[in-house]
Amino acid sequence: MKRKKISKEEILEVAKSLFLEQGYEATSIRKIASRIGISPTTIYLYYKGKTEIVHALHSAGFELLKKKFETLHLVEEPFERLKAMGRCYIDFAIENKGFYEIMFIMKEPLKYLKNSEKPSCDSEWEEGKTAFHALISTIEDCMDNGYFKHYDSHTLALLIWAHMHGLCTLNNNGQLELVNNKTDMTIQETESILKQSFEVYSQMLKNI
Amino acid sequence: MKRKKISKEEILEVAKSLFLEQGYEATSIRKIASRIGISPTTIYLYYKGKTEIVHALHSAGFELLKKKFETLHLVEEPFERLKAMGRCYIDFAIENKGFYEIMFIMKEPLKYLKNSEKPSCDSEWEEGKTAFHALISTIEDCMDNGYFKHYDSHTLALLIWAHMHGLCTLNNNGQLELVNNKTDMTIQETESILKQSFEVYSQMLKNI
DNA sequence: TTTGAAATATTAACAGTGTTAATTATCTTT
DNA sequence: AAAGATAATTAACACTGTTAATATTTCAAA
Repeated sequence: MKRKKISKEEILEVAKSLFLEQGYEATSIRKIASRIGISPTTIYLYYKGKTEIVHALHSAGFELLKKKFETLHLVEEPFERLKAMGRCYIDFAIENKGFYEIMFIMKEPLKYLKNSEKPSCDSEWEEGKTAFHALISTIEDCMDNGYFKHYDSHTLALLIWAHMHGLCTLNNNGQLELVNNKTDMTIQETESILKQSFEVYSQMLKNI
Repeated sequence: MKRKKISKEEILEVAKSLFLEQGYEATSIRKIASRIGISPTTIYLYYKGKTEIVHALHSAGFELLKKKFETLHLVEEPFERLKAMGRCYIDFAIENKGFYEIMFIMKEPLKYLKNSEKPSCDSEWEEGKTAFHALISTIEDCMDNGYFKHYDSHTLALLIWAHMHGLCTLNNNGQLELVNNKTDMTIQETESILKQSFEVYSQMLKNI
């Protein structure tokens, strides 16, 4: 018997909440289906498989980050804008741990890209590249104002991204907490260390 | 019928090769067992479960890194030693991608710690802390020689580790390759960018 | 040497997974 | 009403980690 009309969005919505609260492996097609009230195989009429669903979430996450980044143009001074961008990134990683993992840590979404895309022009990852080029152009704005003399903007973008990514993943994975001498640190305390570290890094960058 | 006498080490050896060549999720207890030539449930007589096996590999990985770090005392000048440490870390991450993932990215080994350790003194992660303190003391040696004035050694260690970790994970996950404008980059080219980035970072650190 | 407990491995089974093929039910158009 | 397209279903396959119950082997004591 036919239950109701289902849409891709409805499936993605449920998948999202399950993924974010229980993780990728713990979220099964059957769980998603039963929460919607449909048969498991119905999902395959809308998505080719689990990896396509997680890739859709990967894209949704980048949409979210993009929205967050759009407020940055309000900060006029380039170096201040770069710092604001860093804080944006950190906030995003803290507030959306699940999305961050899907976007930057999990291998499945990128694997999906490599396999699904037309095999001629090798996989694009447009979402990631767009975000990265936003960083590059901010850095180049800084250079126009006298910062980062004798550095290559692309290399610098790589360094800064790597730094932010490292901080965020160490925090989200719990290593930052474990490595600290103070026992029984609250999440807030750990996150404040993360943010402090970033401020120190900004100061470093200013004077290179 | 009884096949042969099995040891924990034998299981771990097979588990290691399977984990490293096929990944955590793709490696099943049954695959490990069949490669040894025993019944799947026999493994549970030696390890409590899959997470205990991956935790054992986690420890083996840290043992390996420790060995690599032990050669560092040959470098006398502190800042040069710090740089050598960085190169060591990068080399380890490149040459042992599987181990690196188990040690620093996967959540299971740390989850195992949190659950298994005596619940009074909250989980220790001795392996990671030891490596981190090696970094701290090298930084303090640098400080004694005039580097890093007005910085806190612990904070600096965090920053440097985060930076290295970020570079390595972005490389090992493929983002470094995807973000580059040059198409069809070889692994060697990507890794050389990684190492170059590190050299730039070292130069930055020298002058803060 | 026989007996019996300890050690070691095995089979059977449970509850779950992603995914495909074949089938049924409903809606739309002629 | 009949036919075709659409949308959902059930059944099944080949897996997964893990537990309980069972079998086999080893080895020391009687």
